[in-house]
Amino acid sequence: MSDVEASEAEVDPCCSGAPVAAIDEDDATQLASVFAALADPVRLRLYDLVCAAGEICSCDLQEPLGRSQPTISHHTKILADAGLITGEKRGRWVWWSAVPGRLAGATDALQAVRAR
Amino acid sequence: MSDVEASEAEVDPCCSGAPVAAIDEDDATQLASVFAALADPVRLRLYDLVCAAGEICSCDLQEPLGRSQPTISHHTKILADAGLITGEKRGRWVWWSAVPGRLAGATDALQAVRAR
DNA sequence: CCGATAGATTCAGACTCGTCGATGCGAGAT
DNA sequence: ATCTCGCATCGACGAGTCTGAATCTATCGG
Repeated sequence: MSDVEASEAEVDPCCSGAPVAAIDEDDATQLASVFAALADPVRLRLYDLVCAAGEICSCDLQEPLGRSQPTISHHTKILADAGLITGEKRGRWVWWSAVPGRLAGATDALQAVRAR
Repeated sequence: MSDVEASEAEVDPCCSGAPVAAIDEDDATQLASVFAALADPVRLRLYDLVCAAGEICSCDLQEPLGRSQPTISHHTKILADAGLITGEKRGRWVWWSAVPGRLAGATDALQAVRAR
């Protein structure tokens, strides 16, 4: 596969420049996991509820989202693994709060490549 | 099961407030599709390549991403459907460019709910 | 016109994801 | 201590996604 591609002969109108390879493959995977956490309508509303409430307990999520308790637990874990929310256990309840700047940091990592 | 829960007697320390329901269910689905488009490492790097290059032809994506032509076509379509990139056909080639403000608009729609 | 090439579409296989019932665990309440 | 309740985990099922080989369409060159 690794022939030549712009050292001799004529170059095509396209397919000429060396690839820029802006984002690392590993970085892309990690960054994609953050976006993947928000790629579900239920999780998006869950995250929004957490943001809007500042702090909210799991049992308060079940009703507005219309999902079962295991499903809510599943989604909170994914958002927490992505670093978008954090949970604090107080007594019997877990209170969730958003991690400020986490989402902005992800989008910034994308936009940072070009000067912008 | 369905007794009372906040009309008389004492209310629980949590599970008391009416749900805020910040984001509409349809809005969440549409918004999630934008994040879903970026939830794949290959698409993330593809989008980044388009952003960095300003304008890039499909055949220039195949090599740096290490995927087959049908796969590249598949991913560009998903990004285009999400409104993150647009393709313009010039002769035999399709030139892709990023839609400015689309990603920022998506994140803003999330953050806008709370005063921010 | 005919051959060559860029890109889209179709199809199939392997894998991941969203969902919930059942169950386990730990922390109040009695 | 025992009971109750909130939450996490396990198992399973259906649906969606990523991938590339084969094929089709459209455009350019001769």
